[in-house]
Amino acid sequence: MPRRSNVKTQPSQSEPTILDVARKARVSKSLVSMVIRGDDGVSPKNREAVLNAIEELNYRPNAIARSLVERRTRILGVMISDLRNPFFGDVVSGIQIRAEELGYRVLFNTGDCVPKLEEAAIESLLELRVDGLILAAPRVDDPIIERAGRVLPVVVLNRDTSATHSDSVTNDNIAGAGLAVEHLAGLGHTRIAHIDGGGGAGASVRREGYLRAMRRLGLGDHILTVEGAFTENGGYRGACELLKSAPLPTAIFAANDISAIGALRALEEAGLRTPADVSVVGYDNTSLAALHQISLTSVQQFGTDNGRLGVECLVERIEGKRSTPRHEVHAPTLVVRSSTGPPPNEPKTLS
Amino acid sequence: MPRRSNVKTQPSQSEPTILDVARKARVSKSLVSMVIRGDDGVSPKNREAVLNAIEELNYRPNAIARSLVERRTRILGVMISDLRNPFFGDVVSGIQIRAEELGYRVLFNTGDCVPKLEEAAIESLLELRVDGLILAAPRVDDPIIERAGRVLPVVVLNRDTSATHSDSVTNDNIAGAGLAVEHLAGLGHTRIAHIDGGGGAGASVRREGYLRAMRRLGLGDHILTVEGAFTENGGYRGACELLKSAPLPTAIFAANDISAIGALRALEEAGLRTPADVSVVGYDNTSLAALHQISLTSVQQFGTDNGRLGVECLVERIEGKRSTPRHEVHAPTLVVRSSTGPPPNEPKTLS
DNA sequence: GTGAAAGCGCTAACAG
DNA sequence: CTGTTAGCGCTTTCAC
Repeated sequence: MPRRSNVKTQPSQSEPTILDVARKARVSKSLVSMVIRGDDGVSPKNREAVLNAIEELNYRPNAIARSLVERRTRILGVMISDLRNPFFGDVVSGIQIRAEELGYRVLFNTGDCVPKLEEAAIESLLELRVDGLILAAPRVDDPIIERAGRVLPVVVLNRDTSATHSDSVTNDNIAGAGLAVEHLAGLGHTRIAHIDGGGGAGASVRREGYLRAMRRLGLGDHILTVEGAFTENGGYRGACELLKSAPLPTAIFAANDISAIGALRALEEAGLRTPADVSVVGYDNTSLAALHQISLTSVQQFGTDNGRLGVECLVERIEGKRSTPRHEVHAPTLVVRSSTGPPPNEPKTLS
Repeated sequence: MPRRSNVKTQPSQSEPTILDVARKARVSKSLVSMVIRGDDGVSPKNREAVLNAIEELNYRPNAIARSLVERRTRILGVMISDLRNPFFGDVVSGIQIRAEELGYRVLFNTGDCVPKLEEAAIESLLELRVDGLILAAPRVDDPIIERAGRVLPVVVLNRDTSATHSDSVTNDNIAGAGLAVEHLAGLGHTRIAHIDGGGGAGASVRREGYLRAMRRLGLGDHILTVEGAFTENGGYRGACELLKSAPLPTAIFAANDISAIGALRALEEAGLRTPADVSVVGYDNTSLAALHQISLTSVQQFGTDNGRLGVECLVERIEGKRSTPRHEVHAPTLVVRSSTGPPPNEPKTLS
């Protein structure tokens, strides 16, 4: 954000303050404050007078002033790496709902997956003195998280971090990748390839999970990974890369749902059928995967729960109920749909 | 939001203030303030001393305190009706980018399409004294918008409103619906049905656009509308309703993309092929419509541009460059994909 | 150039 | 129960 612009803005005609209310109700400032805060120990008569004055003046408490003196904002800052990925729609929804229940506002932000912008977004939240920070699959380096964690409660969602001082809510990506590979192997596949998530949060762990599962199942010789990204194009490019190998893999485990969808497109363009020729598994089980036309087998990640839990972790810390790190790791599950099936009888090779 | 909880929170160990910096740099408070604000007229020596002190103390300006005295926050409040609809992902992205360019922070909020919750979300933003408010397809009543507009600059996105005092950025829903109907009629369809968006923002206008276009094209006798919603289920239910009619419509214009996708599912479940038996058109041209597996003909709405423009309108008002209402209406376009084609030769009726 | 003083709107003591 | 008094951290006059 530009540090400062030189425009002069006219302060909107000043809104009524607590003092205006007090005068109108013919009571003291503090009495008004007490009414607003729901403090008991105000005579019903005065309370009513104040309430009326508030109504008439259309008075609205100034959260900024309150925050300054209370030295807290009741705002949870949330930096979301990718607002366009429907998975984060679930996460946001979970955050929003739980925060509201616990009496906090939520302030969202994004850096569009660009580390430098994400850093600026976080900084912006810190300057606002949010009470706590949720980082959803951030792409910033660990030291940034670490540093934030020394100033305020921080919880990292859906990404591993070495940062101490912060909590985290993740799913077991190793296990999730294992589920995907086992499912495919169980169907009879051996040439199972992986399109990874590039530099995305959790990408390397899912990749590692794939590698381990392949070795564990005795498929070490068939390991084949290509670079992708957590985007449709990433999956598309990754699949195109895979299509150059011979014989072709009979199954692809993509790093997330959108990239799996990109892979599906590449396969179709190459004249391959899914799942008859190539099976595909995604990750996140977003609403996209559930769409009938796509019907993608996917590893379920419970985004809403992640968001909800993240808020709970944060609020525990904010309200001083816990000061030791908490790291929730959830077990993913597999949702089987029609993008996976047994491998073809004869190995395919693109002409 | 619960008005107040009674937990006592320990103020995090207090962060350094401008005064700490001043002491460390052996200068006055105001000098530090000048440096931070980039005010010129500070000797290079002092400036350096201050910068060093800031660095060493890890000082971060307190935006809350600044806002209180400046009587503005440099925050744009954004209430998004539906964070899960990918269309709003585009809108949010446009808002975020443009706001950042213009030196504003963005604070997102949602009320999950529930009018009462949306109202609370807006109120929350107002208490925070955001400098301006963007309402993306809000479902609150006009008076709420009107009232907000009297206190601060407000711009309404993707919805008509009778509220004065506020700006708006919409697309021409009448024309958009017209494009959809004309496209279908051009393909030879006459029995073109409409699944509306229920109470969603813009739903009634699109419905009206459908009605007008049908009459204009001499298809008044074939008008057929059912109630839907801006959700997949809404479209699904609407289509199920349509499937009860005989003869079946040969084309469906759904109120938005997600509902069109729901309609596609209903058709498929009924054993009907798209577009051979029934053509389908959506609205918004979201990333979903572009997915190869879905390939939905859709009316393009340019969400990113809407967001960008909304921010520009707002900032113009905030910075006092304009005080007359501005209402941008964009012309939609039609993106033809493979969900539409000529009608079947023989009218279909479900057995 | 620089520093002292006032005050943004509110809460939180504390004395009446 | 009520009113007075201090600030919260910062910007902004206005003297020096």
